[in-house]
Amino acid sequence: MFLELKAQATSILKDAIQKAGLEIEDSELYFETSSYADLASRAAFRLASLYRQNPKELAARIVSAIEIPDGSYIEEVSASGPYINFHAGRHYLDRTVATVLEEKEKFGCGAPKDKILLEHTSANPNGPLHVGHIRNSIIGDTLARILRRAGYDVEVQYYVNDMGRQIAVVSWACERFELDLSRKPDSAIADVYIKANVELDKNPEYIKEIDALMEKVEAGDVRTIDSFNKAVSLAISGIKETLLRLNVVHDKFVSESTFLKSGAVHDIVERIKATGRTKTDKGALVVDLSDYGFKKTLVIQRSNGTSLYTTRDLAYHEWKAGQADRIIDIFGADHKLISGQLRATLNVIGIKEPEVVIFEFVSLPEGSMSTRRGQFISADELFDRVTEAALEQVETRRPETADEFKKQVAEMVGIGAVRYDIVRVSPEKSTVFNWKEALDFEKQGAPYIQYSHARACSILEKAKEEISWNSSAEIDPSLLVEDTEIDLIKKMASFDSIIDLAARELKPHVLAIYARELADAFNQFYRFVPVIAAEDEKVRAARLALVNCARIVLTNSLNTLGIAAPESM
RNA sequence: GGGCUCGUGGCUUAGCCAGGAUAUAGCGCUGGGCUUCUAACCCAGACGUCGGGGGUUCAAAUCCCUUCGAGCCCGCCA
Repeated sequence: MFLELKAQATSILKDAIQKAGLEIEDSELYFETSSYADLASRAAFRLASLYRQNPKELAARIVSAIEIPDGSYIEEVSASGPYINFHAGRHYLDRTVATVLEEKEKFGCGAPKDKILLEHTSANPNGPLHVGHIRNSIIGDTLARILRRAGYDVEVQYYVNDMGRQIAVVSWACERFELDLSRKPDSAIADVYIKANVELDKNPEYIKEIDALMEKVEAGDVRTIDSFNKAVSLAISGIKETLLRLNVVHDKFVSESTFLKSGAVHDIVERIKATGRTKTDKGALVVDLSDYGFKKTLVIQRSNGTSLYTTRDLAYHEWKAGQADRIIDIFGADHKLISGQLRATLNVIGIKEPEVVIFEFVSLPEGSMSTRRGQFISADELFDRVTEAALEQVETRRPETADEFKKQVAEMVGIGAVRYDIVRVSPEKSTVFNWKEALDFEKQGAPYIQYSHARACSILEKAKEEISWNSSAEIDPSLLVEDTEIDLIKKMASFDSIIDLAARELKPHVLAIYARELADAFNQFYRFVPVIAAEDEKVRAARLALVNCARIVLTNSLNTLGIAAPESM
């Protein structure tokens, strides 16, 4: 709705500027939102410097040339000093309510768009996901949901490292130490992986054994490959379990080794060689990317002839480029340099480059997390503790409810809180994990939004019982005239523009903030406007419809954030 | 040493790319509100050199330079 409002305002403003005998670039016709107006233009400032005239006078001149077409969402345009303010009218509010009721779960969806292949998480299968990894999963999964709602056809992939050095260490560790199969499989893998690394640090001569394993895999040795696969699938099964609990879904798990087996790795090395950019440096094959701003060369083949992660990743990206219009990768800050080099190399051989979303690190008070050193907080532990804390809350707040209900709510609230806490801050901020904050539900986070949703559901439920309310009954939205009602409608109306913005800029935190503001608007309405107890029957019907609208948009927001929307909590 | 990112009330954080009307919100703090649709809520208040310095501009949290602090990265790991 808001996107349409903005489009109408843009067209009205453009015509008026032209009619006033002025000219301005389309890129200057953007709006800001403020407490003064639904949309405010600063075009007069730009025109003032262009024409060397007073911006106030120009604003007045443009406003006097404004013509609002019939049926427009815009009701009034006024100049306030140099600002040109656009005010939405009743028609906009009424259409918003009607559209939400009509489109329901589709409200806020964009027109069908291109195919996007999005890769996220892709953590090495050498242990369980930790709180750093799930920042990747949550940003990636939320982005996938946002892009789908924006209209894109999104396929999500997890790239499985099943043949790197770390996996060789895992495989070696599995032969050397007993796996504790009573543990979750990824944790059992981490146990022996950590032990193996201690061993390798003590006795560096074992490194030769690791090298030998990697050479065997690269050469296609069946027994070694089989042992790698066993370890990898154990770890991946545990990782999948964690992701499932987090409500994160991948469409495909793609193994690195497929590109070696298929010959794609060999082919892409040949393609890069053909550019004349490669040379041999101490036996290794390197690419010169100095004209792309990379001072150091990129190694794409070890001196023993084996491939590296980078080489296999190049082949993976070549494959991805062939099956989608856009490729998006979610990477941690440690991948900044390598992803830049990857993009440059792909550019050199004429392959579509990925768009890379980088997020900064989550560290512990004692330093950065490391699976190798066993220094990490697993996602599983976080989920357990957070849902336990949520359960305590449900027990004190809803003691009368059944145990099964309490458990379900605790899971929805706990996992929702984790997802919201991570997605609400921009990816470029580095954070330090802290238990006290992670277990705190008092702030306006996911539970606040979920609670608003539950309240809306509760009103509708009660209305069904007491006055046999029916969601498809005809209503008159123009009876919604209270300030809090209008604020709520306007907030709901902007959902589509939030999805559009988040999708365009690949910024999921924009939606997280919106959802909180929407809940805020609903809670204020809830506090000040009686619904079931409304004095007039028609007003009551309109308000019930508004509550239903709020429920729908809250559900859509929560769904897009991958957070459960409980009907009662 | 070089590159990238961040620095906004006690804490966490939006805004910065496209400079403009009172700098966003939460936690915490002070005070108030449940016989009314779930108080995981609402209302009011205090708290800010937008890291420091310089510059550009009619106008800078936003652009440029510089400096300090934090994180990440810098070829045969991923």
